[in-house]
Amino acid sequence: MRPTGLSIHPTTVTKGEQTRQRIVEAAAPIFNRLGYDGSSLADLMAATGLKKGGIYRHFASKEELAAAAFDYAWDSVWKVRMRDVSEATPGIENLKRRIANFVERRSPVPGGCPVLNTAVTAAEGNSVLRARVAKALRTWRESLEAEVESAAERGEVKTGVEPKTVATVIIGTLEGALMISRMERNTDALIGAKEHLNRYLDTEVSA
Amino acid sequence: MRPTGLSIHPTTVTKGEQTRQRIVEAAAPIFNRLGYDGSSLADLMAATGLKKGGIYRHFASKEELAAAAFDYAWDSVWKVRMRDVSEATPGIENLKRRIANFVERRSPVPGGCPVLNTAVTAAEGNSVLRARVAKALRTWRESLEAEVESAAERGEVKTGVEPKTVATVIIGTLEGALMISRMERNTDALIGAKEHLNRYLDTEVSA
Amino acid sequence: MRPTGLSIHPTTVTKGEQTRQRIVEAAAPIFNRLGYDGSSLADLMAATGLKKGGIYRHFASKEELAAAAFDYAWDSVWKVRMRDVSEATPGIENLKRRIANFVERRSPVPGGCPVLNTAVTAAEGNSVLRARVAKALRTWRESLEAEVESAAERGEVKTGVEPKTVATVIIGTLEGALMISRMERNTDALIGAKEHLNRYLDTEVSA
Amino acid sequence: MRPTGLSIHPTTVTKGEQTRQRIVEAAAPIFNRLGYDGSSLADLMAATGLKKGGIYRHFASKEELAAAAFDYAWDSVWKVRMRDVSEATPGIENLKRRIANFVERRSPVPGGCPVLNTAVTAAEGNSVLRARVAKALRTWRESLEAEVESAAERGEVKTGVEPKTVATVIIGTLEGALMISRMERNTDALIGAKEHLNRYLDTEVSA
DNA sequence: ACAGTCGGGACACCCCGTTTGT
DNA sequence: ACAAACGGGGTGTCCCGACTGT
Repeated sequence: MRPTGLSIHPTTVTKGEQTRQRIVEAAAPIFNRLGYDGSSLADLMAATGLKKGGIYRHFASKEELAAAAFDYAWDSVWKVRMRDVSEATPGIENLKRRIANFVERRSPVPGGCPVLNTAVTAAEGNSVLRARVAKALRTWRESLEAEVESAAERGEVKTGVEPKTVATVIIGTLEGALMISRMERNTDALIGAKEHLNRYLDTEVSA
Repeated sequence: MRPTGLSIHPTTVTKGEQTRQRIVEAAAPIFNRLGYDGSSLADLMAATGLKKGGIYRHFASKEELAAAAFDYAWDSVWKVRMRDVSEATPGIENLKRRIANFVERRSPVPGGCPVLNTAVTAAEGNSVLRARVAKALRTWRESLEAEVESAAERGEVKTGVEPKTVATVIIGTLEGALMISRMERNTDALIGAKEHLNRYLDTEVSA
Repeated sequence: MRPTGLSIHPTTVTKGEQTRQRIVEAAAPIFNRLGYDGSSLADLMAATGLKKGGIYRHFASKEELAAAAFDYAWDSVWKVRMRDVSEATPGIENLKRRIANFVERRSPVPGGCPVLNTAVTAAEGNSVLRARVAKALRTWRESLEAEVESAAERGEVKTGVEPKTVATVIIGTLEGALMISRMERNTDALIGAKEHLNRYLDTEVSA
Repeated sequence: MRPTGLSIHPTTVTKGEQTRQRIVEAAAPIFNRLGYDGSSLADLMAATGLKKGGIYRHFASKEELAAAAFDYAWDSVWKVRMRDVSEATPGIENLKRRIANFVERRSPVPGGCPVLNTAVTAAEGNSVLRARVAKALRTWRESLEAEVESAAERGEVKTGVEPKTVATVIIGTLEGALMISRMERNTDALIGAKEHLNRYLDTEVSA
């Protein structure tokens, strides 16, 4: 993961690192839309405006660039999905806010959810990318689990409800609906998923 | 669509058609595991035991073969998921049987659910495959809708429940859980999804 | 060369030979237009309506078919160029009639003069075709030489005029003009060549 | 058109341009001898010493390379045929010098005259090459026409003689004779053509 | 005898991801 | 940061022989 601007010496951000960042930002939509195999260096060259040499100066291989691009893409969607969430009332309402964000906000990286895309296209044969996706998925789930637990601590949650299950149901339902929506080219499935999860939280999770 | 054996002259199944079928069966796991872009003709040659000339005699292009392979893969998983279903009591129990089949039976085509895989890897840039997936998804959903409607006719279903929404929730939840299970390399998410959907059917759908 | 209908037993022309002839007639324009390398068996299949097996039954190789096709093409243009010639007055007038035929009659085999085409496209690397062309060219030249000699015997020709030179000048001028006409997509060069050769015969050859 | 070495900064001829030139020079004889269809990339690789990647860096396609190779080949034969021509006395003598050069000097590019070769092998189906040949032919003819006109201005030419016709007769006769010479593997036809054209110029063109 | 199906092995052109020199 | 070259792989097509059926 690249520095996120928290450095004490912001002037130490070299020109090279800026270029690297530019490459990553340009590459992310390519990989996200076309997949790892479907993205050629020519595509990347066109997107970045650099030649191969310019790209290979910053990344040792296509795979390394794809990994950085995934990290960037994931970071981007994460920020969008978490925006306004902390301001919501904690607990169940907070979870509903996250769900609404997922459903109502388009991916800032063209091509849809990078977790779904990369999980499928790089499930086999690309252990580097696979590990990144698995990590992102774990991060996401643990964040949801933590929210469930904090709700539980405030007595908002039925006894016997397992945070991990709730988190998994939410993620799975949202990602599955996303796949359907993309195939059907409308948002019916996503909206149905949101309403379903909200009722689920109200009737099965809430105390 | 290939002959389905209903011919009066079964001996008319030529050697060529047998070979074509062999190619399709061998190609399906390749495409399902590696994706369209990730599958090379060399992979296909190795899997089929034929040389390019032998393959291209039966398919005009890689894309045409991929389409036939998807049809075959979808047909295979469909059969597995529908096995024993008609024997289940109709209505809600029937839906539960389908869910259990999805969760408990491994895909007969290595690489997981071809709908999920193909929907993601061929979402962009391959309209032929895209159309096949969309059709398969529609078939699946309509089959579930019909079951919900038949349950409704027998009074098993709450008023106000929309069959299409139920169908979409089931498919989305299962496919999303499948993606998570694959990433986490365990079946927790799938089992969680099954239990979740069963409760959903009991509390939200059943009258 | 195939039988030309002079057989005593015309009924012995088998179906196979008819098919062979059909193939040759269909193949000749292909080879003449596209050249040997440029003509694929697929082109030949399309032109003949036969499959490869059907073609290879009659010809051991593409090269053998090309040779037969050239013979047929040459025979065709020869007939056209010699039509009405024997009826012309012998000698110089006869030569002029041949020249006019060359210039004014389109090749019965699409693609232009097979001698020029094959001489150039098969000059290297195809000794079989090369030999056929050389023979055709020799036949042509000797026929012209004979006409010059017969004119000389009647005292129509200047002393010191070599028949071979006259023949070569005629052929070369016509073929060269044909090449130019094809490039310029008009008949200027051919017509210029005819007038030039006529004057040449009048002033340089005629006694 | 490549730089001709007249630059003030000769060091600006990059390595890439040198390589490109090397490729063109090596490719020209291949295309000229074997024709466009008959020349494979393997042939070109062997001739240039480069691998496919090295060739395709400089040319987007085989056709583009063939076009450059034709231009180079034409340029080469043009230089040879025009050498010593400007030093000859202008007018009719100048034309005779050109004819002699054509007949007596072997093509600097193995395979014979690229105009004849390319005109025939690329007459159909390769509009790029076709256009180059047509242009070369036009250049050649116009150069001859200009010489005839300049002779006419000095009163060396009969009235009524059309420069275009003279040019076309010369080119056609030479190219046709070249074809015959190649088939007969001797220079008789070419020498006959030269003598014929010289007499033609003396008796039909000269005043 | 003849036509067609089938498969092979090689090769077509082109583009890939990568390394190197500058 | 690029220009240059590489070696190999991409898909697709070639011509042909052997087999199958009429």
